[in-house]
Amino acid sequence: MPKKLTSRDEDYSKWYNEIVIKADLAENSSVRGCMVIKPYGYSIWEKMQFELDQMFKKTGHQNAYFPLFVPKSLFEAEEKNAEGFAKECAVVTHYRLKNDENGKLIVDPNAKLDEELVVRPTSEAVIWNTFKSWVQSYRDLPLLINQWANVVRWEMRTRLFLRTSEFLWQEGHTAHSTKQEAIGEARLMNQVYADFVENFMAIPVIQGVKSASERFAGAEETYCIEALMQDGKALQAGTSHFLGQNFAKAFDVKFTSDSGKLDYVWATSWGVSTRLIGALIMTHSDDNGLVLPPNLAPYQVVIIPIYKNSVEQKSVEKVADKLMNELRAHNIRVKFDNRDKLKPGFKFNEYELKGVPLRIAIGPNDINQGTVEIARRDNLSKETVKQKEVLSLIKSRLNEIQNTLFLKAKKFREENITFVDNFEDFKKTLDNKGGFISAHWDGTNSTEEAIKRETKATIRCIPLDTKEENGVCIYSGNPSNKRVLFAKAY
RNA sequence: CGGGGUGUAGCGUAGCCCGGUCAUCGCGCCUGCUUUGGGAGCAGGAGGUCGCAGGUUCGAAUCCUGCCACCCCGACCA
Repeated sequence: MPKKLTSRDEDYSKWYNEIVIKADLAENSSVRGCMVIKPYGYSIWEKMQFELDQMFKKTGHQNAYFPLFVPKSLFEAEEKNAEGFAKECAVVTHYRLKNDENGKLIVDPNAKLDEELVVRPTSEAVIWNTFKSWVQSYRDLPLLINQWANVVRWEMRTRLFLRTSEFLWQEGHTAHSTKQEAIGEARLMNQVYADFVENFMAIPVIQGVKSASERFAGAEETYCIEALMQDGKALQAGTSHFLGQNFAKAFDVKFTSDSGKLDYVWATSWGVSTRLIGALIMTHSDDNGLVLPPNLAPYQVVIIPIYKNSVEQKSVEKVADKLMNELRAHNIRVKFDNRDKLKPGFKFNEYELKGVPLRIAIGPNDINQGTVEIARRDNLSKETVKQKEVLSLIKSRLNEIQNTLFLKAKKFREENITFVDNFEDFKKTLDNKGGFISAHWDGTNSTEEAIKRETKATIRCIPLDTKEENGVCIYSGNPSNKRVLFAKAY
């Protein structure tokens, strides 16, 4: 294991990659643009899945599973959606290989599919094709479905967790009898995402709606949660879309209302992905490695024994075992690292790299004095405490760490929202400080495009809690009635 | 798809201009002894089609040609 991580100041993306790899979260796969999520990284995802799933179920959703392959004719049924994803689709064209005259495997030209199958970049098409047969009456609505799945998007440039060719996510797809109800659903799920990301991941987010050009292909409104990373770039952490009747019309999903009228259903879709793990890394990590919020950490506490000989080892292990069982009985996730032949110092560094929130060290001195040493990952502080007090102290320290991480990230975020009233300041802020820039925008596509072309900054969102105020667009000088958030983004 | 770069042990690398004990070094791995409260020390050991295929040459990791892969920048990216 290398001694030190690259500092963030040197090269942010290198620093990020090193944490992903050295903290044992994931690695690049030999398959183009894909990643291998290692057990430790996957356990974080499992925990996220578990918590999100609880939240989805509490809001009345059910899980289901739909096919990986989308026949091209289905895929293109909703034109805007198809057009939006067309440039990044993997397509299955054949169903068989054969040996050529040299004994090498080739694609059998006789095994060409009549209709190509698109590997889902998102599942609206297959799901709405199915919804058609599930919905006849208003009594079948609302239909609230979620799917945990993988999707494939053939991105030009990939990056571990943030933009891989294949990624894991959940996608919710719902159908409603009224427009109002569907909009309510889209907003509710955006709120669920915000709650999850803030409470479990300790990442503060801004809820907002996307500008027309940043909207999901086929949506009428896209809600989102936007987070700010430590290098001052924004990351879209989750989206929730109000789809209007676009998919219902494309897939002919109609229902009979309680008044006997036939109408198309109203739809939403929403998703978060393994990208959230990337957000976690870029929000909390420091130059010693990953920092995990206790609510997500696979191990919240690691116990490290210290001893010089087998006699000491035995007495230390006895105390450690007892402590581990006590903590586990209180649903604290504990690992006792009793690997021999590795020095304690090595283990200290290893678990810091992996972001374990609390470390307990027990050595001969502690045995004599009835104490243990507790070290926090977030601020690297240590304290020696009586063994009897460990349980209650661990509980409160875990809470403290969770809260501290959130408040620290929030403070950083607040300090990096800059209000700007002209284009010169806008450019200066982008170059010198980064972060979110709150500025007036005239609401036109052309202005948004021009700003993007000149500065690479995009409109991240129009925050939901934005107050109306009179102003002029920083670029065009035309009147504007509210500020929007700009940033360079991942 | 344009521009640039890189392929040498599990990982990271030196060597390439100037062809000839050049296959280097570090990490990791294995064995033994000593260590163990912040990334251990010493000794010994295993591990390589120098990306692939041709060519030039007495001789190629090194020069030439073609191919492949990966990385960075751009384009692209809900």
